[in-house]
Amino acid sequence: MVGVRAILHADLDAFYASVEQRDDVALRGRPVVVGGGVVLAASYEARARGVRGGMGGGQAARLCPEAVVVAPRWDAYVEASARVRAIMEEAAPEVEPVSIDEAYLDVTGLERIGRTPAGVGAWLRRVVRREVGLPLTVGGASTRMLAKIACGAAKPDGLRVLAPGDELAFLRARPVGAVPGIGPATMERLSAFGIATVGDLAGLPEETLVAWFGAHAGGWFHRIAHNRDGTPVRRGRARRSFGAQAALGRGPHAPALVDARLLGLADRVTRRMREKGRAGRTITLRVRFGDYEAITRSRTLPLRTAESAVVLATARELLAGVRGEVAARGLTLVGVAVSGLQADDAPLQLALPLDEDADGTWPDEPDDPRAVDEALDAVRERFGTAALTRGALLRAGAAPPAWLGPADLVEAADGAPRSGQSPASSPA
DNA sequence: TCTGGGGTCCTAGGACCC
DNA sequence: TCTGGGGTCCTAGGACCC
Repeated sequence: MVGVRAILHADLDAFYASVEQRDDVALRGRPVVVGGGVVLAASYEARARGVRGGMGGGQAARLCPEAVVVAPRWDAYVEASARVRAIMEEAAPEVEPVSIDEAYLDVTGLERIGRTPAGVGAWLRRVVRREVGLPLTVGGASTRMLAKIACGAAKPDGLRVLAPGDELAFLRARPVGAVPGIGPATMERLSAFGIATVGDLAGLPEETLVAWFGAHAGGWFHRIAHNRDGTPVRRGRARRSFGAQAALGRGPHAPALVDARLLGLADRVTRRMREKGRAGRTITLRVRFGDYEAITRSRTLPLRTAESAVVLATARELLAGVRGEVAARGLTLVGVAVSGLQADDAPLQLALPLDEDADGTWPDEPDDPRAVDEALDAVRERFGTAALTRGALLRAGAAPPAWLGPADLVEAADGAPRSGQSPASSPA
């Protein structure tokens, strides 16, 4: 059976709530809700009453008035997650964490040393329960996708490892919504063609699926229907973006207060980036209006940055671009994200050439050519940048004057990393 | 369901270059 | 000068996940 893999998906049940119940005997057996304004996690006792993650606190209270609401203790969750991960590392050579409470394990070939997938799964559950005191559900199959579906079917506190001969029957009996990656919108599209289960999908030829849903989606539907998911389990995937956002309530919000939130977000994002030694080129502003419709505006800088002032200045500009919309429709959320992360040794943009106080004029061309250097220094000072690029100036709406030759500007090729030329990002 | 915060990936059009 | 094709980058939005 060359090529057949064995994948486990392990998921801590109601993770935050389980940690709270573990640490406070009085909470055991009772409905527990973690988080105040919004439900971050609900214990299974609370779920039985209809409480769900992401739900507003008020609604949760109506559904389950006797629930105990506790504030999240992030340190405890991070510590528990790290201990569980260490146990997983003992169980399998390849472990891919996907979130604080979830991971994939590749246990292919371990049967040669007497460890079956089901045996590893049972061992994991037993040791996590004994050493960390938390319930863990494990699903197993020959693909990631099916391992995750099996895990979902085994919850809570269960183990379900599919035998190879049972996989297709199990898969095809599931509703399409059970497939990770198929959400409400995709379910709706499939439903319009009379497709409700994975079995319905499997009954259609690939050409039909491609004709209906396009090459990418159609091909993917066909592959999952036949349990062909070759996505490998790999450790240490590099992060692609850093972001932070803040809900504002219905408002109205004074511009100065919005600006203060923006500043706080830029600070938070860039501090996390600097801690990780990362920097990025694309700044994205996210705005949600009073009617809860959300838009994004983004700008790509010539050089990477992890500086709060640069991110803030860019976000302010982007926000100014939608000022009219915000004034008319109100504002309920602002967010800032930085993507376009590059290798750590690429040059950094130290500060953006945006100066709100600048009057938009350049120094006159110096009569004495020797004074050009001085003028350039003045320009650098005005724009507050060490890496003065033509692109940066143009983007800032500050076309360089004719007397400033290309040689006076740092060409983008010197600094701005072009994708495809820079080495792939190393794992964060 | 009167609505948090953190992410990933995909699509599509336009600009620009060769 | 006109026409064409292909590739990359940027921007905006959407879907999905925990």
